[in-house]
Amino acid sequence: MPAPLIPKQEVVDRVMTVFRQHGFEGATLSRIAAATGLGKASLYHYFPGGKEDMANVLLDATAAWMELHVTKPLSGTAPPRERIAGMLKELDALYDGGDAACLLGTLAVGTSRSLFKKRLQAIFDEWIGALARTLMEAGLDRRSARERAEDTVARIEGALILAQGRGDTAPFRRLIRQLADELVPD
Amino acid sequence: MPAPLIPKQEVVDRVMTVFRQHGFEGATLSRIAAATGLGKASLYHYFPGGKEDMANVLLDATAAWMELHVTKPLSGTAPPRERIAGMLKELDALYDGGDAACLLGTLAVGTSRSLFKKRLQAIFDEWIGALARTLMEAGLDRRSARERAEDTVARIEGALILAQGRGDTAPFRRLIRQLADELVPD
DNA sequence: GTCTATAATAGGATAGAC
DNA sequence: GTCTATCCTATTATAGAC
Repeated sequence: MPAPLIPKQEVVDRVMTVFRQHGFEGATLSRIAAATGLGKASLYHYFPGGKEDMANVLLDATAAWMELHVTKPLSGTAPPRERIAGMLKELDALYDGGDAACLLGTLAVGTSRSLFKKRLQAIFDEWIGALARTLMEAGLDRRSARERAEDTVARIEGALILAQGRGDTAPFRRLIRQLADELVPD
Repeated sequence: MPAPLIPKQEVVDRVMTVFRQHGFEGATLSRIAAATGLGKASLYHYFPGGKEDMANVLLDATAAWMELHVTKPLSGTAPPRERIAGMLKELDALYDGGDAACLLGTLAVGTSRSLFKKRLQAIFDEWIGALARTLMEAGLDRRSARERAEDTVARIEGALILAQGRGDTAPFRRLIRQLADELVPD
């Protein structure tokens, strides 16, 4: 059996980049083929179900990323403030300081939303839930923790939208800094 | 000359709904024709430049809406807190309590971003600028006012993304309430 | 595992009648 | 101002050779 030109993980990574930049509808097979160096037909070897299959694999990867870089650090034994700082550092890297869009945000907007509603909901809820649990450990009551977690995720997603729409990542970077200081009450 | 089936403003409104729900790429001529009750060819009577023309008309409408419902109320003589409450009430109506997406947000995501970058930037900046000026009148220094205005717009956009992605408008509605109370320092 | 070739469809847009 | 008919292109997807 011939060796793949690039490893499967690399294919997934490049497809991820195209989807985050262009959204579901804008991620055409032509663009994806160009980004991966594969022919259009070869993409069906990796993703037999076509574009919908691709998006689901990317959502798998995102769910796994969240588990590894958000849920796990937030479930540690360090002080809540440090755990949250860890999460923020990972998010800053994922979003490249605000330059890179969020897959969840791009899929939540437009027609693709209805295709992936359940999965988007599940991943957002895991993110919010993990954050809320940590905030409760830091002393917030259940409702405040939940609300603050929801608000935090919204602020991050909004700062990314603003970065895309205005070409200015400063609000995102400032947010990451502020959250490290202010998310956990003294 | 035959009378139009529906007034031009009504056509624009319905096209707006399609773009906000489906995004630029998802707003196909078929969908737009169905939503307006016009044939595809008839749409070129209203928008000779096709889809890009449509999006620009919608951005015109959005800029005008901002001028009327954000900049103008924020430039009034009432106490800053009341002016901001006025803006928030209008935004709550525009976004239908969180159920309706933001045109700016949908255009800022995906491939359409590059087509409309300048205009998105201009409208976001007008919104942020008007809010920052009011916050300065309320006593904030220039930089704090600016940062708080940017953060506020980001929170609103993010809450809308979250509403779309999770099917839960509670964070958006809570945000509107909170901002009325907390945006202007006592 | 990757390719060329090709289908089948949908999308954006135009011409010209009424 | 709206329509039918049509065109061109891009897009997704499949078949089958290597």
